[in-house]
Amino acid sequence: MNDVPKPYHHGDLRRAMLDTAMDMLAEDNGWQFTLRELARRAGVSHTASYKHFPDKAALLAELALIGFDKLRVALLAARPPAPSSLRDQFLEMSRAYVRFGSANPNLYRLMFSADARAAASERLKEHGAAALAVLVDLIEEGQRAGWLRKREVYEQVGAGWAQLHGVTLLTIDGLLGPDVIRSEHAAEAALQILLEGLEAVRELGASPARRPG
Amino acid sequence: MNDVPKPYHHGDLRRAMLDTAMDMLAEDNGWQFTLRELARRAGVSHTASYKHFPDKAALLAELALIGFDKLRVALLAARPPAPSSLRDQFLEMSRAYVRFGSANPNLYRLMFSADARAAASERLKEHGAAALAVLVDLIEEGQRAGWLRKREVYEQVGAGWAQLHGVTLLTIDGLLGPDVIRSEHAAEAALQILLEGLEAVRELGASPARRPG
DNA sequence: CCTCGAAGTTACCGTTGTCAACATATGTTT
DNA sequence: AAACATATGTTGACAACGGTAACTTCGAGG
Repeated sequence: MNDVPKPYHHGDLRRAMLDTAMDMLAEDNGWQFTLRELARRAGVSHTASYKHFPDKAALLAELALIGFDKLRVALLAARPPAPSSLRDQFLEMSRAYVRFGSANPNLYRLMFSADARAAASERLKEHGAAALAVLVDLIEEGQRAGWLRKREVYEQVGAGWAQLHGVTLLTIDGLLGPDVIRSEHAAEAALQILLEGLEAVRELGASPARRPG
Repeated sequence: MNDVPKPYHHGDLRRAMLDTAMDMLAEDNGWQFTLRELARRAGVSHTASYKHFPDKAALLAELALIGFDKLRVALLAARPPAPSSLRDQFLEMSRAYVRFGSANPNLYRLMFSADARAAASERLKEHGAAALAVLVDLIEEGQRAGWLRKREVYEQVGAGWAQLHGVTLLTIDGLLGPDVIRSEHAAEAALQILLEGLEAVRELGASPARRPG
């Protein structure tokens, strides 16, 4: 009946477990933490979680949903204030996207994992689409303003998302660093090159942009 | 002396286990198959694998290495015969990359997983770089021929790799289909848009293309 | 006050990855 | 040819895991 069930014994154990699990995601490798360790940290017995989640996959899926919500918030917060060009807004949002993934590598991987999808495919797509909507809006606005090439919007969204996703994951894996890709600013350059494929008119001067982080 | 040790009891059990494991990667979800099931299929006892791999992670890492080798072969095989433009070669290679990931989703994910990296980080980077070299060559040649913009080569390589990686993973996850990205040819469009960011001169197409300057 | 179901616990099950001890085959040395 | 050392494979065990079933506790509504 209640969408937000009141605490009985513990005091919203469900939330506590999600929070603790999110912490453990930040520590361990992958999402291979155990439900028993999670229960240990929450101070309950090792089967308490089954009163709130059918199984471990469901718990993981819930974390992934929260992850997409956090990503959406991070993207929205990254849009700079009014008097900035759409281009700057796009770049800031892109950097926020990559930063989110880099700061929460295990969470970001989990969000796109087969494990999470198996347990909540439909809801995951919804929350994912909600986060993506920020990018969609920006691209639609960019086309209207004549900044971006006229083209099927969702083709550009797909291209942009793929680039952000790729840059984020390669960065997480340390593959865009000077170790493999012999460039110091490979991530930033990739965003620039993406933009050059999206924009209606190219800027003069093909020199690589020098920007921190 | 021998890189390929002769069979004693079984007959190159190491190879047999790798092959069987590769098959199981194609079936199960992720790489959560069990060593015991693997041994069962290979017809040996459940601890036989420990004579050939220190632990499961090492076995997985070996699979990932093989995966990068296979990817390299697939990319090389995709370059069309002589009288084709560099652009076509690039597109064919890109499609082959995405096709490889789509055809072997679990293997592709494993190749970039934290699990595999934890067990063989250095060798993974080497084999990965070997596969990537196909892309590097093509881009260097493209710049020399004036087809691609003059720019730090590895910045373009990074941008290209990120796009291929992103498109591949989103395709695997079914997120580039008309379900989320409302376009039928999102993957192909993403490759086109990438090219438009890399090329020196834009082709005339469905949109008002303008030459720089 | 008393019942009822939600929240949490205890006991248990089958399975897993891994280790130690043992058995067997191979090819090298004497 | 006999003996040995070593690589290969097996048996048996262990703790830890995810999950189920039966039990206990506790707060809320009549």
